[in-house]
Amino acid sequence: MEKEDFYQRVFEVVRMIPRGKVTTYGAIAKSLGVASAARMVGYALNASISSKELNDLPCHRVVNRNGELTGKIHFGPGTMKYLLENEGIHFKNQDTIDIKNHFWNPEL
DNA sequence: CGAATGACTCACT
DNA sequence: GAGTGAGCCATTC
Repeated sequence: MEKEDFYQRVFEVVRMIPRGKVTTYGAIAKSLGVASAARMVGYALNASISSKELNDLPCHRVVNRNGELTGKIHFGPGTMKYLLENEGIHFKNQDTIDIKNHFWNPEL
């Protein structure tokens, strides 16, 4: 697979996410130049899990626009929440974080 | 190449 | 404000 150009872009942005901060799929997609490709961002992260080489990817810091841990389904139940809490992320609900308080803009 | 799928988002009800 | 439907782009079959 050498056409992972889109994926690599996503990985690169996700890696830039500072510890204790989170971002949204739409924000990442926008920084890639394709604001409407929010679904592709999640798709790329899903592919990253398949590639154990990318285990450095803090995909647990990526949530949907609502702050819900939609990705925990593929990441692993409980794992995503644990990692985020370990970084000081405050959870509003079991699967929802305070996105407004921890949001990080990848375009910066 | 056409059709289906998905870790999303927006608009409408 | 919550629930439902359609749109969106790239990858896979």
